[in-house]
Amino acid sequence: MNHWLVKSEPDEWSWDEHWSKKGRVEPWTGVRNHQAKQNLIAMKKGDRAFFHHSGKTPQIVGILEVVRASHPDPTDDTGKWVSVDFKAIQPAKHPVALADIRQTKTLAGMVLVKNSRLSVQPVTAAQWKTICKMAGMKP
DNA sequence: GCCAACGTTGGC
DNA sequence: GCCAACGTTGGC
Repeated sequence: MNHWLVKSEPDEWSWDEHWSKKGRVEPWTGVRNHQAKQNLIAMKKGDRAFFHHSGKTPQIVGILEVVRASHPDPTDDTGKWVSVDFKAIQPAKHPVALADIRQTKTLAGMVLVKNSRLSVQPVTAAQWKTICKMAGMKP
């Protein structure tokens, strides 16, 4: 199983919205960056991803699971971009602030730290474990 | 509000 | 194909 991290502005799409949806399953739409698209395509059913809120209070707020692999993004007229369906499976007991991630030595190599603009990115198994611990979540 | 990093556009 | 100018994202 591979691990990932996806970002959203809570004003656009928040963890609470996703969590409160019936079945907690929603498509992840609106990705318009080639590198991010490649990462979406690489996701397999059963893979898990951190949900990160960008903006005013940047922090990791929960875990999503891929329930449907990449397919055409319903919000894209050109047919070039893709979406995956995520199920929200676990909220963070303690959201992990980006500032704390930056201060954690073993997480300094995260894409989140090095390339803050990439909205869909891979996470290593070690990083996954560390952040789950910080958030009070089961890995 | 500012700035860094990155992506895109368009002139040459 | 290169590069400057500009736009966008996202952290601080």
